[in-house]
Amino acid sequence: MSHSPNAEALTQRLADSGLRATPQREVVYDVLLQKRDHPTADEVFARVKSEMPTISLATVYNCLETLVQCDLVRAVNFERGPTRYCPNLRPHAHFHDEKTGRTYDIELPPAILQTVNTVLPSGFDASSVEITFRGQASAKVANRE
Amino acid sequence: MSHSPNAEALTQRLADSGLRATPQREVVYDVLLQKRDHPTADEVFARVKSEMPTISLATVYNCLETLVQCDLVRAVNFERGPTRYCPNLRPHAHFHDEKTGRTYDIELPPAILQTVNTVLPSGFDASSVEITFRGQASAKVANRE
DNA sequence: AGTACGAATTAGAATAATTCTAAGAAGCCA
DNA sequence: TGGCTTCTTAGAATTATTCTAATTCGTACT
Ligand SMILES: [Mn+2]
Ligand SMILES: [Mn+2]
Ligand SMILES: [Zn+2]
Ligand SMILES: [Zn+2]
Repeated sequence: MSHSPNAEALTQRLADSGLRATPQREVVYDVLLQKRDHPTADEVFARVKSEMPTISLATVYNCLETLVQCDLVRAVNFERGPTRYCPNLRPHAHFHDEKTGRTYDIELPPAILQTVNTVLPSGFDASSVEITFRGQASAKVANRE
Repeated sequence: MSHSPNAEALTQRLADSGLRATPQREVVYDVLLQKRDHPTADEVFARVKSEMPTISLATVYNCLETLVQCDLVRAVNFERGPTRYCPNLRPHAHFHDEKTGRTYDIELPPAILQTVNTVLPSGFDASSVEITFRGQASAKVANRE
């Protein structure tokens, strides 16, 4: 059938949480995988509408939250800007380009994460760490996309 | 005369930016220094009102923004919660306790910051890094305050 | 196939934090 | 003191997100 290649993994993860793989959830997830530029909910909405013109913004928010809950997508925040969504599940930091507003994934070797955790005094038990860079990316990097 | 001990540094920093040291700015800054628990604007407003009952919330927001601009205070965000304010100017990470909602400062040795910066591929020029832990702090830590 | 019933979607209202607007008060200096 | 600029203030506006309540959908019996 006309399943996208990722529908299977999605269906599985949703089922694990007792949820259904609906067309809306599939198209939202596909959109995130197709252009991994950390879009906002509004941007996802715009992209999804071209494939499914009847979808509502509320549903996009619902689907995104569901995907985050199932650990298929990460929600990413910079200051008080709108939440952005990232389907990269590997441990990674984010680099926010102040000039362009673009967001880049920065892979994080496990050794670095371990090192970072050494700063925690005893009594602090961290379940997650988030590392965010802010600065400027060169044109070369921007074109690499 | 009845200057708080920090009024001097504040006045200097403000003057450096061509701004005045007003009573509102002084009391907002004092409140931040007196209880370094990363209060929100609303919390700052409540604390300031007891000293200066006529101050407005808009002014608290204005003062906080001014202090951030002058690099006397850091704005700290967790997910989409209200912005919190921190007068600790040393390089530090934040630990957000998921159970209590409390925020702790985690000192960051310069060596760690350098190590973290090594994850950036060439072409990425970071002007700042932010490290945020999420997890649980022990009762011992909570009492240490 | 038809019915029941929880899950999911939808449009629009509501909310929360923050920013904006416009008017007045205060500070500074000639 | 007058003139100019900065600062404060109340309230309106904005923005992103969540909530509400009504439909629609999907699945599981019968
Ligand atoms: Mn930006
Ligand atoms: Mn929390
Ligand atoms: Zn990412
Ligand atoms: Zn802090």
